[in-house]
Amino acid sequence: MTTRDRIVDAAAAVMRERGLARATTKEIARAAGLSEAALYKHFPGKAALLESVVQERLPQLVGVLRQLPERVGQATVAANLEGLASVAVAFYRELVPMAGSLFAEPDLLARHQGMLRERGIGPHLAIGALAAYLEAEQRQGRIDAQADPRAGAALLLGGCMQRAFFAAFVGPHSVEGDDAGFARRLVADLMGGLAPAR
Amino acid sequence: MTTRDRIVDAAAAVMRERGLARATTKEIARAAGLSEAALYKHFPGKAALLESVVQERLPQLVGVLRQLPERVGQATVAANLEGLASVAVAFYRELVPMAGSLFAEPDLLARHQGMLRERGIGPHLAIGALAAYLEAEQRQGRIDAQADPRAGAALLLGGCMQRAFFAAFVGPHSVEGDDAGFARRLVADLMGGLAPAR
DNA sequence: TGTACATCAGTGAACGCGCGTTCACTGATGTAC
DNA sequence: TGTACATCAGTGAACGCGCGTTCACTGATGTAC
Repeated sequence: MTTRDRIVDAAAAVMRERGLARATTKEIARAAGLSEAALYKHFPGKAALLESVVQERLPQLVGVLRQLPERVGQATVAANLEGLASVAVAFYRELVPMAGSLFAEPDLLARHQGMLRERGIGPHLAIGALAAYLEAEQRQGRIDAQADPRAGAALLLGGCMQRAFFAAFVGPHSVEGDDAGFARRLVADLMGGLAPAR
Repeated sequence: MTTRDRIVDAAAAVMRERGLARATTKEIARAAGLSEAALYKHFPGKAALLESVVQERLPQLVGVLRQLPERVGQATVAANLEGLASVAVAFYRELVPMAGSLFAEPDLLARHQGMLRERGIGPHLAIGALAAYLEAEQRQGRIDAQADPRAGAALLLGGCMQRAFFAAFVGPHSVEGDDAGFARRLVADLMGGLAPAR
């Protein structure tokens, strides 16, 4: 692992464990086992370092979403959605606190938004990807023709994200049961509206 | 309005417009039209001031939720849910950036969590309130007996919150249409599963 | 192979700056007699 | 009513501190001859 990666890892760890406000150059250097001055050999400044953390370490949900097209017509729709929902909750549990931190620093947030826009990426695209899967299943008759794939995707992913938000913002006691059980109940309730027969 | 309220208002405005990291005593005092020293006549320190902002100015969704019991059996379930969903999106648009900021300051976040727990309040309770409404409608036969009220509530409110999160985190271009239309589509898709007949 | 030099990742100490906070003070208002 | 004093919201200037950043320097590694 390069020194540069060690620094980005250390910065990400400090951000996660101590929050953005406590992510000082001193703390990051200590976590990386380097002097503060060494940070400036690899990054022009603190802002650039944090930008790298956000760009390189905000975990991606893309893996599971990319596999979705292959699952069309496979197993059951409910099983496929449950698997996705479980991964989504885990993903949002990491995304929410780190992304939330950016609201404290509008400059960093603006730069991040610019980067997302420029590269045409972002967490909001998950909805479109899931909607595309639902639409494919709809064409196969495994989902009701009346259903609105985009709305269904927004409901399911939104439910998953809100669980992660409450766990991080209110505290672990605010969410009941385990993630897998939650995913199952969400999908079951949603399927009532998506299934062709009842 | 008391001077104390002016200070809290100014602090909330600075937080909203410039972010938590830029919410310095200097900025807050300037926004309130006072000297920095005056802040310390009304609050023991900056942390106490920000705590007051969070406790007193994080907008409450309670109004509409409190009226829900009265709407049981009134109008249509879909119309009631659409009204709620519209208010929920507006509420989350305010909540998300300010709440998110707290992730940058774990100390503040921990104090806020303690306060929520002590007073038995929190945004997660909205799900329980909505679930109670859905259950009441279920008893009246206006919602399918098979439906899971808690899961339905989590889906709808989660969808609303995620829209607000994307708008604030990714940018306004990431959400399509207006909030009212979004609310309608979400409810329509959700009702497919909740409605007794199809 | 040995020597002289270039390169460069990394250091320890210092820098200026803006932060939250405190200080001695002012001036308006209330109150006792 | 007038006078002497107490109270208290608010001020301007200063404080120490920790921050991000820069500086001159070191020591290991590579390279030309």
